[in-house]
Amino acid sequence: MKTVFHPTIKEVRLENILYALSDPVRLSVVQQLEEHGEMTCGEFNCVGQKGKSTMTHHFKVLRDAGIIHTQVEGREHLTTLRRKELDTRFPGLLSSILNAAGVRTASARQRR
Amino acid sequence: MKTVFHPTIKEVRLENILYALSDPVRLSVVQQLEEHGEMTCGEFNCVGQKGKSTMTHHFKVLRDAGIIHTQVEGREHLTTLRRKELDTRFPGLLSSILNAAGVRTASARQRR
DNA sequence: ATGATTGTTCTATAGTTGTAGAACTCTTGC
DNA sequence: GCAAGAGTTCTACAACTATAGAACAATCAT
Repeated sequence: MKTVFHPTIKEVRLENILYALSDPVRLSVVQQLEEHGEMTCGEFNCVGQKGKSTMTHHFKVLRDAGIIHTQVEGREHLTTLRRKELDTRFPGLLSSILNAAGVRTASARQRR
Repeated sequence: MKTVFHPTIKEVRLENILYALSDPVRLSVVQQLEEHGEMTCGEFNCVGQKGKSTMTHHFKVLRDAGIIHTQVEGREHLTTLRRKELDTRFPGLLSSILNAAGVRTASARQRR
């Protein structure tokens, strides 16, 4: 079984998060994760249009930035948002970014 | 008199903002603007350590992203944050980023 | 086992970016 | 006028990035 590198939440740096989310493909990935929860690589919209190795690269950038978590399950790679961890590390950051990106976040949904 | 390009607030795109703020030098510039208000190029901490032309480049990135406003006043260039405009375009975004960066924002100050 | 599925690793490339030196423009003060 | 100050423009470069094709590894279904 292959282990994948993930930074601890304390190691996560703001600059890396902002950089990771400044790419349209990666921002879209995070949007989809926010809306659908756990996803495999093949379930994302951009895959197929974007080339598998390209997506592998983007997932790595997001993972290294501390934004997503990847778990190997059989031949699939399950990807999740590190939502709660990020919210404790940088309160309100991800919500305001996803909100700015036009995503109805969980907190925004329950607010009305 | 030289006119400087500024995007309208509607033209401002989230990706560009995130990218612009993913650089430590530029993030520091925005931090200092938040804390001190209007500043000339020479008043920033990084200038002198960073080379004038380098700073000119960073200011342009921030300006093109819609984050700062530059006004020519004599031989000086006055730089300000487009705070209110950004807050209406992307509510809470800049505050949460500056908060994550360790800046005590105006809204955070008055809150306690 | 064989073939299909899922995604990685390797390698390459065209384009972008941060950095800065040098020359230049414009303004202010003497 | 002339020199100093503030910042831009031009040019260059090394480092990095998004993209993707090809080969590969690992797993599942038959």
